[in-house]
Amino acid sequence: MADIEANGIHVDVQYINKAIRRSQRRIEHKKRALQKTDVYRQWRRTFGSRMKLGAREQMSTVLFDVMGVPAPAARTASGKVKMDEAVLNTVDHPFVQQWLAIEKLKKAMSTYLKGLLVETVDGYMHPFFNLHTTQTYRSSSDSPNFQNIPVRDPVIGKLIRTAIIPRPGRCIVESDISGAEVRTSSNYNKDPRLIKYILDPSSDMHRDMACECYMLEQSEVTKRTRAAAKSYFVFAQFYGDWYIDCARRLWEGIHTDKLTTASGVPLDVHLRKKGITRLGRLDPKAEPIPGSMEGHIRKVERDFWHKRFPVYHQWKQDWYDAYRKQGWFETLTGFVCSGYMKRNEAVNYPIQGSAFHCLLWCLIRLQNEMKRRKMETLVVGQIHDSIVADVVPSEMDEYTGLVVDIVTRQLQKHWDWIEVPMAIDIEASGVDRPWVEKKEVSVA
DNA sequence: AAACAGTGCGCG
DNA sequence: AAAGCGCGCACTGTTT
Repeated sequence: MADIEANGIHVDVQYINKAIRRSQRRIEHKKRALQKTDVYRQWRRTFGSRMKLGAREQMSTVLFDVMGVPAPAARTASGKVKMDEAVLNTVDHPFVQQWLAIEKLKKAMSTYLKGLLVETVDGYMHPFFNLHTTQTYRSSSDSPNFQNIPVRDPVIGKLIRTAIIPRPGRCIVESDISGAEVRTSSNYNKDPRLIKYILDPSSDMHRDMACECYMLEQSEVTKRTRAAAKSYFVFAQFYGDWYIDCARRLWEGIHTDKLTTASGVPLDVHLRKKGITRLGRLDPKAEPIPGSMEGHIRKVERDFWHKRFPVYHQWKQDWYDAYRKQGWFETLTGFVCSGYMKRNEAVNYPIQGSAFHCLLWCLIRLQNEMKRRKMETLVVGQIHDSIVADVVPSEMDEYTGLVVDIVTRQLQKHWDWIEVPMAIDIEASGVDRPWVEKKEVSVA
């Protein structure tokens, strides 16, 4: 980690400065449109010079108390109206959507464009990669945090990742351990059904759960629907979520993610034909209403743990019971977690920690080997299950070959508890091209 | 002015 | 009985 920190990563300072000016203009432009609205005038009247456009509490007062817009039910820990993006998307008022768009840009501007710039000296920034800060024995990163640079939103991702570039004449190469935590979990729980899903390339757990959750034939599952099932159901369940929240997110996802069947039928229309006509009351104490998503997902959840992954289910119980008896546990990579933990924490920490330790072992091995071979390629960052490097083009094949060998073969030889090996996915930018342009490269 | 709590949001 | 896990950073509003 110290070597990586010393190497540092190249930043296109000229681009950032331009992007800051451009984004500033865009924010001002959007603000001027807001200033013409009733809500804005009312806000100014209520708070006068104390008015701050970023103050969600003020906006809550203006919208729900002063103007009488119906308030959503969700509350924060301290009892105020919850004002995050998910809740505000349920507020039926044009002002709110314009305001959210401004906040999104402001986030990109302050945390990322300006945040990266202040940490950059002579064109390079040197993020810290800490190994001593987390509950789980993962790493963390700060000043700047290199582990949360935008990527999911394509527009914001491009705005920020265009600023991150290779050293002159090089490429940025990102090597990602695919399904690191699922594979690691299978080395704890040894569920044969889960292992089959991982090892059999013709099977697809997320597609199968999309079929269950949205009552679809395999051929009707689109990429988006698969992605929704993956994040709103499969991963949520693996980390300990429950049917009430899964049902809500799967249901809302139909609209926010514009989910349809492969033949173009909106999934709410499709579900209605299958007899699911509403979300349900989402009351865990009451029996779900017949024909509700809530009742349907409760059944899918039961089936998921009792029929599909019973061994994983049993492991969770046994692991938690053992922790409660002892007050601590040791991970497969030899780290001890102790102190008070909730059930979900106790079963998630070992997986998260050991998955990272697989990456860490590979990273150390990689850097030692590159030094031994006197290679010029430099590792410049790490994001929990991926390695970012500044690769000299003449060393590209050697570098990717080395990474593949270490991750898919050497790692398994080193730790005898690895029954399910790791797999890898490598993406690279062109020479002198920014991180945002990374594309899949095929490796042997 | 500095410190702190609360909230929200970016990533894996 | 409980009800996704882990982080760091910016901003607001209040207290020291």
